[in-house]
Amino acid sequence: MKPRVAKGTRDFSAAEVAKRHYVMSILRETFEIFGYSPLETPSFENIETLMGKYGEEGDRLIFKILRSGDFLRHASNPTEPKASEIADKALRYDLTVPFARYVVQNAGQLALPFKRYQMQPVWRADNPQKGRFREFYQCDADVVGSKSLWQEVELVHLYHQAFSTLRLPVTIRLNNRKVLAGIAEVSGVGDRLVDFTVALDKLDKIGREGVVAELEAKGFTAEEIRHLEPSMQPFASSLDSLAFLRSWLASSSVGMQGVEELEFVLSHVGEVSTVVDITLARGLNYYTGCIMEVTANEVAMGSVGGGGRYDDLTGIFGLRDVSGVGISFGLDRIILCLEDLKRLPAALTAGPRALMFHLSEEDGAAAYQLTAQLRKQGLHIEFYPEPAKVKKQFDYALKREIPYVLFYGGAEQAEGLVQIKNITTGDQESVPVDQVAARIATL
RNA sequence: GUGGUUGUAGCUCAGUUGGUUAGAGCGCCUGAUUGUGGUUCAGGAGGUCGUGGGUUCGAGACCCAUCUUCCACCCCA
Repeated sequence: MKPRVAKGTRDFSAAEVAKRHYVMSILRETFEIFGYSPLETPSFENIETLMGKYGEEGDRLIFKILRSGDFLRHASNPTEPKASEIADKALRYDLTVPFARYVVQNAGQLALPFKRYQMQPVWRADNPQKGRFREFYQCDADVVGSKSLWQEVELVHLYHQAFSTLRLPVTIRLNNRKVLAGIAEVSGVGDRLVDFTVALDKLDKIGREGVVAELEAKGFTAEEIRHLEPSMQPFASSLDSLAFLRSWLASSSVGMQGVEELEFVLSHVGEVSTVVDITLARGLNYYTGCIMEVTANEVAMGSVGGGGRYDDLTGIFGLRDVSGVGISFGLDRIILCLEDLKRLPAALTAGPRALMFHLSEEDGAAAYQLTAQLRKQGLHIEFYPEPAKVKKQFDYALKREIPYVLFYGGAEQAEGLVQIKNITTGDQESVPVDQVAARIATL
């Protein structure tokens, strides 16, 4: 059989790991600057912790783990066993539900508001396609236990600061679930909010006709669609959108509340580049207030982040009235953007600085000894294991992009000198053995 | 889950209406060149043609199944 990674998964080479670490270290630093603490949860949970939390589609996409041993012993019909009978654990599907589980499980001990960030892989049994995998990292920051809209303001600033540090200019699009509910209410389709928002969310992708067609297909009447149509118009600015919503949604208390929340956030984010976009919907299963999505300004990549407020997340685990709000960074897409724009630092790889040549059997021991000494001085150096042809050792250094090669054979050993050669320029110099590490550090 | 698509050497790919022993470029190994490379030249290794069935005198090619790749839908990051 041919060795290959499982469907929808990836290996990360040294160069790719370096890029991921670079972005993640900036995210980690930013999270901690804003007062978020790290949390890690297990890669799998009890299956009932996850099932039913992501809607009917979600359950299908959860990776279920077979019971150990004779997994069929609990099946009522062994020839056609039910998933719930033969699987008792499941792989983490996102970071938010395990976080909610953690909060409820430790409700007594946590100081509220509780702010945590989490960067771990999640798994989905989805069909892979462009930019979509069955194993991928989520980088989330959430705060629970505070209804204050200052949290939303803070998260906008967190987004801004993280992307500024990454040198990736972005626009943060804002909306509020209550505004969407208000629109549905004043249009007389309050009972079909999800169908409406799922269609509206596609406006930028399939256009106005496309949205209307989808609404028709979902059973909306012509009159209902006519009522909803103002939501599909373009607005010149955030202020225009809000002014329009103010008059349109005047009869809906929930709608007006949404408008006021948006106004509050908008008035406190300062210079940060935000725009109100009432077609923005996002994950409808639990968001209840503000929702936000981040897009890169200079490259068409879809969203590089998103989040929102969920008033009842811990409710699914029996803890009522704990409001949460959180954001997520799309690690893979951020890296793709930075690659496109050539904004990744040039020297990310952490390979060795030097390669000690192994020139002959007799000289090997002394060369290795010097290598060990240089390592104690902190030099990242590799010792070529065989006394191979010099050409071969050069080729190896080139391929591994090791910048300096060291010659320490019989002649050098007699004089107590080391030849340091720059592999790209070809420059070569002799340096006393006790100065080698210091010399390479200055090169 | 639905529809389409892909799979031939380590990599990128040729391979005629089904017909001897399946090719190229790059890479790899050896030598020219016993401690100063990237070039050049000569030689060499490497393939159960994704897998399993089937059609046929004969299958890399045709049919079925399955896995995989990529794309779209659903949904989502």
